[in-house]
Amino acid sequence: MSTADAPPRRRRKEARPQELLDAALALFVEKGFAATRAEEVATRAGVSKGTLYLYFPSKEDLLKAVIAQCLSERIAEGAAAAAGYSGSASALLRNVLCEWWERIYASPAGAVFKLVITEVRNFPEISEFYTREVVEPAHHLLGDIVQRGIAQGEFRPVDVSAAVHSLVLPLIMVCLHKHSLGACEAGAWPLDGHTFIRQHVDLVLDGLSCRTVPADNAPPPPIET
Amino acid sequence: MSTADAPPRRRRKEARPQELLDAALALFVEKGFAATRAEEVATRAGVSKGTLYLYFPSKEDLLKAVIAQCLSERIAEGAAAAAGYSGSASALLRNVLCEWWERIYASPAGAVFKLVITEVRNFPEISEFYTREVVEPAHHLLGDIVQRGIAQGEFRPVDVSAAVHSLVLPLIMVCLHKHSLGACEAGAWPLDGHTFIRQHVDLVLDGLSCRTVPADNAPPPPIET
Amino acid sequence: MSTADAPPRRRRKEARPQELLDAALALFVEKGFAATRAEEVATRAGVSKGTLYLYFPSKEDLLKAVIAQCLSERIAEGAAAAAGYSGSASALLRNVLCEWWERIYASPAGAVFKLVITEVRNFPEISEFYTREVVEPAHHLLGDIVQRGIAQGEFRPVDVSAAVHSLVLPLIMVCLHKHSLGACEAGAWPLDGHTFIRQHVDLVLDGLSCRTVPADNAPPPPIET
Amino acid sequence: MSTADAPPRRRRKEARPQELLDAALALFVEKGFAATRAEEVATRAGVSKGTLYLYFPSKEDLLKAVIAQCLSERIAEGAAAAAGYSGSASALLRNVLCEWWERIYASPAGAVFKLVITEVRNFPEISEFYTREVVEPAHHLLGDIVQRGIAQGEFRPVDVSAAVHSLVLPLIMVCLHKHSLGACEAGAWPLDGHTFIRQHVDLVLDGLSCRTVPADNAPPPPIET
DNA sequence: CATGAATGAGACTTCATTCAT
DNA sequence: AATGAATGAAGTCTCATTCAT
Repeated sequence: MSTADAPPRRRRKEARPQELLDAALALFVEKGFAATRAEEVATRAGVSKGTLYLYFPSKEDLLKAVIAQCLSERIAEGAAAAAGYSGSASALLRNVLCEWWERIYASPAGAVFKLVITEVRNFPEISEFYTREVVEPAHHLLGDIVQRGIAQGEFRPVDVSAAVHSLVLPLIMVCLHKHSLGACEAGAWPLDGHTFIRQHVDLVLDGLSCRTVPADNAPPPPIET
Repeated sequence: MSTADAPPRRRRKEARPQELLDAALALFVEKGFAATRAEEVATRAGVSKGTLYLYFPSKEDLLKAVIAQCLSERIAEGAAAAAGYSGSASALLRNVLCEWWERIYASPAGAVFKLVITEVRNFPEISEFYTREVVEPAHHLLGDIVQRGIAQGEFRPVDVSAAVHSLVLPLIMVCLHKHSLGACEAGAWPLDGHTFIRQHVDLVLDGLSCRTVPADNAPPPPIET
Repeated sequence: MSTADAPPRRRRKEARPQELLDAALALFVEKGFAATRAEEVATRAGVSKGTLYLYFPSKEDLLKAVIAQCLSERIAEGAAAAAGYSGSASALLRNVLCEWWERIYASPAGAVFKLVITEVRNFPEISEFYTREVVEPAHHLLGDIVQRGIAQGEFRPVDVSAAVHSLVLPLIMVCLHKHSLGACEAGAWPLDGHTFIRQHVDLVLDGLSCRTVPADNAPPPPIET
Repeated sequence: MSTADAPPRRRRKEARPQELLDAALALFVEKGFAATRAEEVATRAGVSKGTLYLYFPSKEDLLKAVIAQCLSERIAEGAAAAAGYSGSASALLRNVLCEWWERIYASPAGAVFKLVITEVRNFPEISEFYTREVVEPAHHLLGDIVQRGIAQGEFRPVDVSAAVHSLVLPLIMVCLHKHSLGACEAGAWPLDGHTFIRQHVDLVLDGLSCRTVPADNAPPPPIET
């Protein structure tokens, strides 16, 4: 019937905004905001130009909605994820970072980093929102774990903030790579995110850990999980 | 100097292309290629719209010239710099990375990273060029040092490529930050590049190093999921 | 009344076309035909966009219907009104003009003048219709009275057509004012229609009247410059 | 040479704004602001769409410029004209009104009345400007003459403001007619402005004048409802 | 009958590029 | 060589009209 190949008009209404946001995210990340035509977004979402404007008052509002929505989802997840683990600071960081990364990297949300980096200077509202909702919460979450690790003698007394950056920046960089150079056949130069991230986290955690010890009475490293 | 308020005509003529490239780099990085108007570039370079087209056949060519020129300079520098150091692998890496970073970060060239990330997908030629001229040379240079460190027993036998990434990606990320979030007052959240980079390199080098742990009772590093 | 908050369905159905015409008249006069959106008309009439098209095949047809309907009503009234009076030509004119004006000015029909003036050149059918149904009948009606006044020695032998215009144009102008400048707070500059019209008609009738008096000492008409 | 049929680019630059304003006035008056496409204006002025935007930032600004410029010219003229006459109040009014009217009616400026009436409600700034710069000065100018006529016993003691309106409104109405119904072949129904205006002014001045009527046989003016 | 989601032609506006001066 | 007026293709957004529900 009519619902087979031409889905019922009314039914789709609720799904439209999300479909448009998905299409917009993909295109904005691929081509940049300015270089993406509103009609392309509409077409990719399977609707006409006019329909886009039924749901978003302007292309710029669409951009903001894309970012806000993506980040909101991630924020909700992030909080939930962090609560689920326990154990040594090392294990905790490994778990939180790797799992968080796997989720982000695989999902379209990993693309938002590129979008933010690309568009903040044109739309400064993004900056405030992103810093408040993403950067700071994440930084505090990880910073606290590192801090605890230091306090418990598990980590060396390093600069907490720097350590967090050392851990996290490459994860973001890999996401950026996936959506920029990594997306180009020519010259895309292999960087397997999954294995790299694990190695990276291990490497940095190694650098953080108090490995140096009197040979004889090496305290048994707290084994977790 | 004589260039103060009324720069000599002759002098300027030769400098024009460079002035245009500088202006273009700054604006492309700030607003993105698509969102920058050719006339803005001309104005910022102190010439008129028409003059821009005397030197570059199109806006797109200007973009390619900007990237090519910036990278070429860096490449020349990079090779030179690397040759100048000796010592342990650690010391070498520390020197090469920190010095390279200081130079890049301070100079407008640090901006090219953002430009490349932002525009590769629209202009795939960039990808090939950048990979061939920047990524690979740099990766090999650093990879070789790490490799040597491992061979000499200075570093643990880690995945060389991953180690290089762990070392380098944050440096690039800090450059990106400078030209995106870091350039926004609101929400710009402090990240002092200079001190961070040093701490980061130290931390990773620490992770890489064979810190003497009694061979016999070295606890196998617990690696869990 | 029963129509207060939940008007009976059946009742409304028949009233729809009229409600739409009223809404359309008000909006077309306020903003102009081209600047009024079909949906606004529908909304003001309390129905949805689709419903408008159930009653009128297009926006343009709606315009024509608005004008036709308004004028038809006025024509019917006009003829009736004129028949009701007798007396001197002066008295007749005063009565017809003032009463006609009061009715028109107060009613939404006064707005049609603006609509006609605004839209004739885009929709020439209006011109023919308006001239035939409004201008000519009215002109003849008034012209006949003036003519009679002259024949009876009540008025001086003036140009009949010009006299009619002198009488009538300000009345129309006051209607136009009400719906243009008069509707703007800022700059609306007071012009009380009711008292002005009376004074105006009196003044012109005075000019028309044979006040001329003792033939012998007729004051020489002031010749100018 | 090149100047023959293709006028020198640079030369035209100064004339462009005026050419565009003229084209815009004509079209806005003919079709209304909303129904006129920016490109039509450009084409009529002999330039391309883009050029219009070189001189006016938006269609709306063009409208305001059209009105402002037309009125400014008229204001300058008006003041000059009024100063040039002397004689009886009648003669003065006749001269000022007829001459003013001839000038306005013939020139494209007569069209502004239609424009103002048509567009004030969409662009209220017009209202303020028009009232302040045109309505009030003109009204005071004429009002003063009438007032003087009354003071000198030349006119009957009528309501000054009403008298001014009686004199002036038909002049404006004739201008409106010229650009609305009068411009339509079908149904345009003849109204010769030039002769009408003279007759009208004479008629009203007659109504204003103190025609000496012997007190005893003054016919009681029939004033009924 | 009524609704309002969807459409797409068309209007405004921008801007890369050209070219007469 | 340099300028900047002019162009017109292309992009954003609106809105009259349709039609499935």
